[in-house]
Amino acid sequence: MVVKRTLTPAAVVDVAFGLVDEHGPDGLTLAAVAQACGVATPSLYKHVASLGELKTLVGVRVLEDMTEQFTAAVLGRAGDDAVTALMHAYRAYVAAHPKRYAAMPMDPMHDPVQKAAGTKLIGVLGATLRGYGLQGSAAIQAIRRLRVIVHGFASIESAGGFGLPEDLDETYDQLIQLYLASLRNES
Amino acid sequence: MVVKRTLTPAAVVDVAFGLVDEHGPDGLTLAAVAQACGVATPSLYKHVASLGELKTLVGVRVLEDMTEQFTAAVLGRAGDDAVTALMHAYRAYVAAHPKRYAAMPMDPMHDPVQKAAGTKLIGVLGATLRGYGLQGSAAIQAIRRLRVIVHGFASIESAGGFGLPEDLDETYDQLIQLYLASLRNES
DNA sequence: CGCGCTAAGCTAATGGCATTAGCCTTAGGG
DNA sequence: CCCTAAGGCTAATGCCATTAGCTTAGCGCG
Repeated sequence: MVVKRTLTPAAVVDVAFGLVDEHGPDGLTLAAVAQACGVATPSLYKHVASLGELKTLVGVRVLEDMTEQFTAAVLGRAGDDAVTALMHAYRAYVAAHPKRYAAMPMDPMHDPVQKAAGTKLIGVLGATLRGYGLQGSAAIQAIRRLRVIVHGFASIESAGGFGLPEDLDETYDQLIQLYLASLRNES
Repeated sequence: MVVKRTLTPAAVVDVAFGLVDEHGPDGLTLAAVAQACGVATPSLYKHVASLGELKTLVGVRVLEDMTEQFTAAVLGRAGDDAVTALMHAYRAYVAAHPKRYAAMPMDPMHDPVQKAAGTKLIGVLGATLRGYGLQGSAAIQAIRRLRVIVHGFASIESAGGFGLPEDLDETYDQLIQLYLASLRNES
């Protein structure tokens, strides 16, 4: 019987990432991962400490993926143009991968494994605001306001939380304008 | 042996509501509810169809509770004063009951059981904006923007998603001002 | 006053899950 | 060529939801 020695921690996370995309964070089960890997469930413990750790690692993967997408969306832009592009990219990402977004850790800074990825993602937001010359506390506040708006809208939209689907583009545009106005008042 | 005939569906939901407060939505288990009720697990099926249904009912309870709190916070106020009070009440509620808030259904309109409670909660938001004379679509947009900001901030804060705890009051004040400004522009 | 029906409890059993323990085999380095 | 450890396996445990089927107590009706 030919034994495949190809399974690695990274490959396991890959499979888990795909399963989360299909079935959401709660659909991520070691049994399903094992089946997709063609392996018995307990064998996974040779590569991953627990289901919890696997979820943490999938969270890192999500953060990295978002960072990559948003970096690409903002590259070569500045000022209101960059902020607008970032906000649209965020919404589009969540709309395209709602289950994946649900697996994004909300508090990456409190987990040593996720901290670096979280810092990078926040860094993209900060870099997008570079042109506004915000210093210290003002910069932190601006990033926070951006996160609130962008995550608030995307999480409600992706959960189907807006009763009427129409005019959602208009709502989001208003939020973008509202945020841009707050940047103007502060700089 | 004295048999208690006191268990009702409402009582089961009461107990479940309490458990969610303590251990969060994922800590809500029929086994735990049964133990807290002093009853064997399968007995719960005489009052509740499934764990899923129980979660739905707990969600309704959360919506009703929020409606009550926010109504009280806004009563006797109008205009910017009312909006400010509502936004502070929302943040305070989530801070006081983070686990409970995590059990709030994000899409109550899609569930016939939760629809009425969801409509009432949205109604409180709408009534708070009454003084601004918004009609039709403009009113809907204003309610949506309010939800986005208030839910975005509260969900990130309650998850411990803001790295630095300090200055959060300042961030929230800025968001309130930003929202009030958007109401001024539209009326 | 008693008879029976039903509501509400019970135990037993099933199947899915994560996790642990302990075994076996094989690949690869000395 | 051996031997060690990595990476697979099966078996077993315990928790969970859910279903089936039994039992009993209280209530309504004759």
